Order: sequence, then structure tokens, then C-alpha cells
Amino acid sequence: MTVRMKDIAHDLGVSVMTVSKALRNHTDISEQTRERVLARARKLGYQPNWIARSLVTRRTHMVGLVIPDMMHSFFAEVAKGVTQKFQPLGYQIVISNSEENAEREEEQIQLLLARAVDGLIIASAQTSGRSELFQSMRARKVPYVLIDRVPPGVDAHFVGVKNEAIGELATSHLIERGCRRIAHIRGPAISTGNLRLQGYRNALHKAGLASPAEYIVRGDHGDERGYVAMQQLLQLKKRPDGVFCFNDPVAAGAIQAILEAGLRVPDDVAVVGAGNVHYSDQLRVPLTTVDQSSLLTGEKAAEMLAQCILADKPLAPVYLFMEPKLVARQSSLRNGA
Amino acid sequence: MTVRMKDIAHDLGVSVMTVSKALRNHTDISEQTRERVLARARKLGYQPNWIARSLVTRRTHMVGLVIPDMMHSFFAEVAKGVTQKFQPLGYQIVISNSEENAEREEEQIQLLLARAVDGLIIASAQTSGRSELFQSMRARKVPYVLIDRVPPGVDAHFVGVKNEAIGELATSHLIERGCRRIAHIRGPAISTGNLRLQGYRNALHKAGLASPAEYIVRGDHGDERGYVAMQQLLQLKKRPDGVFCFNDPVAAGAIQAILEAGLRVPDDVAVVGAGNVHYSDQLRVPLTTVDQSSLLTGEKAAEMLAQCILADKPLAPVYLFMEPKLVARQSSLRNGA
DNA sequence: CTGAAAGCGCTAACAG
DNA sequence: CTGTTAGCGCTTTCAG
Repeated sequence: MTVRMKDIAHDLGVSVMTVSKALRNHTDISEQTRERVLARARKLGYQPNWIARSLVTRRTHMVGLVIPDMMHSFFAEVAKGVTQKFQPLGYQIVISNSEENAEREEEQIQLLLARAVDGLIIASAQTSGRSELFQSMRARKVPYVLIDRVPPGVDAHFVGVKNEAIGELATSHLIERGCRRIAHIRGPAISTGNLRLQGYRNALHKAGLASPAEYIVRGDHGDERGYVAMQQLLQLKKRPDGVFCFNDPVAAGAIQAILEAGLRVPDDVAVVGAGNVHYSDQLRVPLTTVDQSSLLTGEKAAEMLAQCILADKPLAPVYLFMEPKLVARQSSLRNGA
Repeated sequence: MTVRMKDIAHDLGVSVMTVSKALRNHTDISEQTRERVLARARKLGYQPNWIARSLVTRRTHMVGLVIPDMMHSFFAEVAKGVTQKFQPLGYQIVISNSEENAEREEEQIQLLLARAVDGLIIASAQTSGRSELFQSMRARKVPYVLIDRVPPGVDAHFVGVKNEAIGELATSHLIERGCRRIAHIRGPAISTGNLRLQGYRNALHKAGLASPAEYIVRGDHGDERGYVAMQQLLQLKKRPDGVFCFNDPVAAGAIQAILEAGLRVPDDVAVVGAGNVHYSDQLRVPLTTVDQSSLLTGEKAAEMLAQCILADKPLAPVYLFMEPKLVARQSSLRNGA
């Protein structure tokens, strides 16, 4: 069976308490007994039982990470950032997949709370103002940090990119490159999608360009949807000469549709994505995109959460909005300006 | 504070035991009291404390997943498969990143054991025969399933692809397409890398083709390494006309090197990868690759582990080797045969 | 410096 | 059907 402190104590003829203290480097233990305990522990291959320890200390040294899709390379990168920051602190990460489903997200969070994780990092899939969930979390005093998306009606720690700026950067870039009929394949109706759309509109407005309603089509997250959305755009009488896509997977799908239609990228239609996923420079047409510091998002969220956990009391919410950066590549490289 | 069973019991004037049984739908509780308990629990927003429960039941309903790199889309896909299978069973996944480092892997596994996970799924980074780790796991009777790689000297449940077949499929394909000077950018010195190399050799041998030593260069996992390795190959007097790359990221790097050298893919050099990562058909040159059923790997490993956990005693090791499938795309589409 | 007492929140086993 | 007793492995508190 597994060795317990009791076993070590028994072997050495000391009390369990002595063992406990020795193992945790308490000061009020003689150097000699500490050595004896440590030696014995090593020989028996003792591993502390974290379950028991957690029950009394009320610390599990686990943090929950709730994301909508681990296959999306943005979230994978965030997860990596979070892990990198927390692993050295002795924390482990429990990952939950909400599959972009608000109810499942809620279930998973409840489960994580039942497991008494020390904190949570959440890329929320909530769309309507179901803020009870977050209120109940606050009531329980479980620290949490939101990332990427701002659920409606929630006021909490947040780390993400300036989404409106993404839309503006991408769209202005297309304008500079000489595009005049600029479409947008928009994302889902959550903060990221809405704000990028808003940025797109701002940029067009500033440049005095029109944005006809039919130039805005729904693309969601995936590349299949981007493909379909682009086909739709290509059938318009006034075909767009530039498209800003919600994210890189959508843009990849859009490019495929354009090429299949016998058109050229960027000469006939220029394309800009967002996210700068790590293979975006290796796509059929190297993709112009807007970098949103995915890894850093994970790292910053982890740091924030770690602070909350250490503080051991609710801290005033901190909002960290990161500045996006345009990464110009071939998909928007046209004769234009 | 958080509500405990004690609170419900006190409110209702019953014992904690009654509450406990009612909440877990034990049979020997009257319908009436069960209702009362459930109602009260709901009103108070009671959540069972899994820590306490785990301490006595010795079941945590957590499984550990140890992988070398969560950014590599193969492992992300595996993780997704594992999660999909386990989430409905009420299990949660603790993910640990070994960063391809054997010692860190060992630490992480020890930590997971200390957390008393019910089981483990491991893509091991062990290179030398340090099998003590796995022996100690067996001694502790923690069920575990290995995936993707077979560490030397370990005999345990396994799910992975037939790596030798991958090498044979890819290389034979290049031969069929008319390549005669076929190089290999090999992976790391673990089972996957070694076996794919072996398959490459087998195929060449069967076809009576030579495999000069300088045609085999080290590429490891990443695309930067594939890029460098390819540059090296391009400088040989007898330039290869076909390259089988350890995996798709490496192949992407190789293609980049070829194009930058002013050569064409596949006409000057044909390229085949392995893994069929989800963006491989959208690369600059759509990549011929060998599919290894990543998602299925995760799902099957999860099923296997779930069985072991349910069985509650050591089961004879089961080895599941999946059949790879060639996915022919443009990067190998040449005039050849 | 060491240890005895008490308890974290829950459940298994048995008694009523 | 309900409750009592005991204890999971550990730590906190406080007395020697």
C-alpha cells in the first residue's frame, strides 16, 4: 500500500506531528530528527497525500482553465502560457472544455468549484447576461480571471486584446493597400466578434467608405464557415476586393474559396485574418494577420490569478487590454497604395 | 461560508448520514425525506465537497494527462479525444506539460500521484530505460495507458499508430511517384522516430534503392529544425528528389527551405509528412501526409483507462496499434509513375 | 523542540 | 428507513 506519515512515525518511534513538521521544514524541529525523517521518507518512497492535506488547509494547488475549444490554436497557446506560469509555483491545471456551450461551461465550473480549485481562468462561452454564475463565484470567494471574451454584465479581472483595435488595424491596412470594397466575415455574437466588427466599421467610416449590409456575413470560428461565407461574398454583383476575417482559421477558409473560384489573392481579393496562429505564415498564401499575443494572454492571466490567490481576499478588478500588432504578409500585398 | 451536509441536516433535524444518502440516491431513504433534503440542498446551493469525499472513497474522478507539448496539434487533438470521452463520465482532466523533458515528466507524474488521480495517460518523454518510474506506478496500482511513444523497457497498456508502417507508406508513395533519391528528415531518438526511420529503410530496401547515410538528417519535432535540415539536404551534390519528413511541422519547414532555394515542390523535390495536422491541406503547398488518427488515439486511450479504473485491479496489458492511412496531396503530385 | 487532542467534510459498516 | 460510531491522512492549536 501507499506509505503514510503514520508509517514513518512508527518506524522512527516519533509522533506523526513530528514527521509532519519535519517534512514541511518547520523551524521547531531539531536538525537531527529532521534528517532521520527525511531519510526514512525517501527510503520508503513517501509521497504526501494532497487530498488529505487539502481537506484541512483548504488549498488544493489546482487551478481550473475553462476554454471553449482546445483545438483552436489560440486557446492551446493560452493554455501553454498558463501552464508555464503555474507549474513552477507547484500548481496544476485542470482543463475543461465547454465546447462553446454556455450550459456545459456552467456545469464544468460548478464541478471545478466542488473540487475546490484555488482559482479559475475562464474564456467564457456565455452569451446572454447570465451573470448569476459569476456572482455565485464571487460569493464563494473563489478568485477567477476572465480571458479573451467579456461576458455581458460581468465585472471581474480580465486579460485580453483590444478587439476594436484589431478591426481598425486590419481594415485600415486593407484601405492603405488600395482596397475600396471591403467586406467582413464576422465572428460570433460575443464581445470579440462584436468589437472586431465595430473596429471594421470605424475604419471604413473614418476613410469615408461605405459598408453595405451585404458585405458583412457570418463566419463564426471555424474554417468551414469562412469558406462558405466567402463563397457568399463572391456572388455579390459588386464583388469585394478586400476581406477582413474574424480570425485566421476563417481567413484560411476564405482564401480557399477565393482560389477555388479561380480568383487570385491578393490581386483580386486581399485577405486579412486575426490571431497570428503559428502556421499562418505557411498557408497557401502567407496570411496577413493581427497578432494578439496569445501566449502572453495566458501568462498574464496566470500572474493575475496567482496574485489573487496569494492575497487571499478579493482584489479590485484589474483589466489588462493588450495592444494588437499588424503582421503584413502576402495575402494583402497588392499594387495598391 | 460554503454549505456543508451538516447545515442541511441541522436545518431539517435529521442526521448527516441521512442527508448523505439522500443526496446520493441511496435506496434506503424514504421518498419524502429525500425530497426534503434535495429541496433544502437546492435552496442553499449545496455543492458536495469532492476533497472530503475523495479522502474516504479513494476516488478523485480525475485523470492525469501527461504530454510533451500542448501546442503540437497532435497532442491537442489527443487531449480533445481524451476529454470528450471522460467528461461525460464525470471525470476531469489534469494536464501536465513535460516539455519533452524526462525529469520534468517524472516530477509531474509524482505530483499527479500525490493528488491521487484515478489514472494516467502518458505520452512519455523518457528516452533511456528509466523504467523505475513505471514500476513504481504499477506498485501503487495506479492504472495508466501509454500513448504515441513506447518508452524502452516498459510493458503496459498502449495506444498508438504503427510507426514503421508510416515510414513504409510514405516512402513507397514517393517511390511510386517516381522519386529515386529519397531522403529522410528523421525525428527524435524515441520509438516514433526510430520506427518511422526503420519503415523508410524497409521501403527503400524492398525497392532496391540506396539510402546513403547523408540522406538521413535529424529534424526533431519542430518546423525550424525541418527548415535547417532541408537546407542541409539541398547542399548535397546528389540532391534528393523526394523527402519523407518525420511529421507535418517538420515537412512545413522543409517546404519553406525548398521554395526559398528557388526550387519547386513537388517537381524538384517531393515532400511527404506525417500526422495529417488539421491545417496541412492549407499549407503553401498542400501537404501529402500520413494520417495517424490523433483524435481516435485519445478516445481509445480514454476508453482503455476507463476500463482499468472500473475493473479496479490490474488488467493484462492491451496494445492497440492503429493502421496509418496515406493522404495524397499536391506536395508529392509529380509526373513520375 | 516534541506530542496529544481535535477536527477538516464526508462515507462505510453496522445497529436500531 | 434512520442514526451512531469510527475513521480517511493530514494539519492546527496548544500543552508539555
